[in-house]
Amino acid sequence: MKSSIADLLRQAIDGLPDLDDAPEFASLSTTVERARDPRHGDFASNVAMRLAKAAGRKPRELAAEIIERLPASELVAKVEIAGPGFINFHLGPAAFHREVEAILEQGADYGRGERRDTPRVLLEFVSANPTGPLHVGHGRHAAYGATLGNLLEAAGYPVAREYYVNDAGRQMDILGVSVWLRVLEREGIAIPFPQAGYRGAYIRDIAAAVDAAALAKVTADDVSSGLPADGPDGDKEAHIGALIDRAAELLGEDGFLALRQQALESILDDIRDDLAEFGVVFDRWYSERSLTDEGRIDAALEVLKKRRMLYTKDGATWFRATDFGDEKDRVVVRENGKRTYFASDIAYHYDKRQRGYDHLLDVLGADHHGYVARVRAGLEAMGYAGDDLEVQLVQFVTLYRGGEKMQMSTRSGEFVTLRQLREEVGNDAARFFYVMRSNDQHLDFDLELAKSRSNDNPVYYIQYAHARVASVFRQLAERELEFDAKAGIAALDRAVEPQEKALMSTLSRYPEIIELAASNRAPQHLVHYLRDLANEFHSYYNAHTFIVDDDALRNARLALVTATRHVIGSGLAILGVSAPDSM
RNA sequence: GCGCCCGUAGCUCAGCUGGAUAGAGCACCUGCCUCCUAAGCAGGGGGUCGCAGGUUCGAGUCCUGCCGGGCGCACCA
Repeated sequence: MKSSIADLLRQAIDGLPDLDDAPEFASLSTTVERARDPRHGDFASNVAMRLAKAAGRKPRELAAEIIERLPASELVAKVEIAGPGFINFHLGPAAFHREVEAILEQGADYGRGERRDTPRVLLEFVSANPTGPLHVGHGRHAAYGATLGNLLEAAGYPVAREYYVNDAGRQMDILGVSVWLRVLEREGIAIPFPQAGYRGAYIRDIAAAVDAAALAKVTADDVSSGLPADGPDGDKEAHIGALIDRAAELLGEDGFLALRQQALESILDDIRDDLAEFGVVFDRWYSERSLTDEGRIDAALEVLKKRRMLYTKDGATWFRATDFGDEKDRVVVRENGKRTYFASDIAYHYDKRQRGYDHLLDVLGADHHGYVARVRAGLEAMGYAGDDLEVQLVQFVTLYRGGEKMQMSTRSGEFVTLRQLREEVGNDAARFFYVMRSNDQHLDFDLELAKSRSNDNPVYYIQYAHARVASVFRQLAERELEFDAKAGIAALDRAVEPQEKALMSTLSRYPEIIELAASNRAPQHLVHYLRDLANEFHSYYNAHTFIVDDDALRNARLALVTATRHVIGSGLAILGVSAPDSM
């Protein structure tokens, strides 16, 4: 609808003689927007004001000329100049009737953007370290990323979703040691648990599933003799480091590897199930360790080396990140010969591009923002555009219970898991609340509010609108009447009530909202839109009866109601929230 | 110290890439079920858009500088 108006404007402006050099308005849709005030019509354009200077004309004069050149359209009832030079479009009823018809025809597809082949988007999100269950912070990443993926797809982009599994490095060793010690503990071999170990209850669960016989042929003394003191008095990092070495020694490299692998798989299974239950599904789980195994890190470093982007200093290999705007150069190979995490990340992002994805969209925690510049630098150094990488940062979540802030501490194991949250408030409320706020805003998540089955809760408000529609149709069937969509569309000119006009106008905004929310990476636009739509539906519901005796009027109203159901259902699906038929 | 994000109604937040008189929800008042689900509707009060400059026909939105809050500044991942 909006693009039709923009098309009309473009035709009018293309013919203007003294405006040949205004290429920045190639995309005129940016100058057309919904009028905020109904008195200003349905759409307004500021294009005359924006072009006035380049044309050396007065805005209102230019506007008048543009209006004169506007091709006739059956959509537009009236065009007028207003204020400093706005061009206001008043659409005729037929324009909205046509949209309602389109919704009924297209159903769930209404509002989707035209499918395109590029850019191919690789959306990476969650990617939580597989060292424990997901907590409420990861939940926000999951909900945001999944919704973003749905939005991008709805807008027409090809999207692949990926979870980067940090299954390499020291944290896996620490995980292995933590499980090992819990296994020994079960076997009656008590060793003080290291400060730097993972002490959550889930470690004990994993330990319980381990075949202990082979691991238990050691004494407490074998394990802990001669270790450097643990924190807080000693060095907890040195302590756990020595424990890791001890584990490899006593279990053998293979034995320790198997233990780590079992722990990793157990945790990954849990994460996978958790996310699947939350409606969050990935196309691929990409193993960090596979980068090493398949030589991709070496390959990436080789590319950098060939491009003279590496140098050696203090025994380490450095990447010239400052050449690409980073604040300092970064180590990729440590003095001890081990590659840094950053080296993996360069290789990973390089691989993403190599696999043919043009646009790399990473959803990261706000605490990772310092990381963006160097990964982008890495891509540029390998010959790709820095803009190929886009990072959306997600701010932290604070849990409240009825206004009371809940303390969370990973160290003590007293964090609320995503699973607990989902069980308490339900998947729908969780998905909804997570994306209700802008991702770069801190989120206060109130458990009581999310759970409340009252009118305080915006999830139910929207779902209720959907359920009400279904209920209307149950009533219709009970009265042995049928909805005739064709007759309804034909009779839409009977829908002249203020609530009907408002509803039609809002329904027709849906495609614009999809586009807006997708391009701004801002699911909250969709949330607010659905709330508005539900609001208008509820108002309509209260003001007028749908199932009336007059066949034409009844079918017209039911056409509107059906269109509302389609759009709410489609919008909720994008949010990953169910659209119930009864509540 | 440097970098990123945030500051809008009593509270929690939107604000469509610079538009016309700044909007929701909650909370607080007043009404509405003989009628398709009252998890609903109708109406009301409530604002120095952190502060100060600047750009512009026009600034909550862009620029600069302050103030306040969060996060980050590893040869950890």
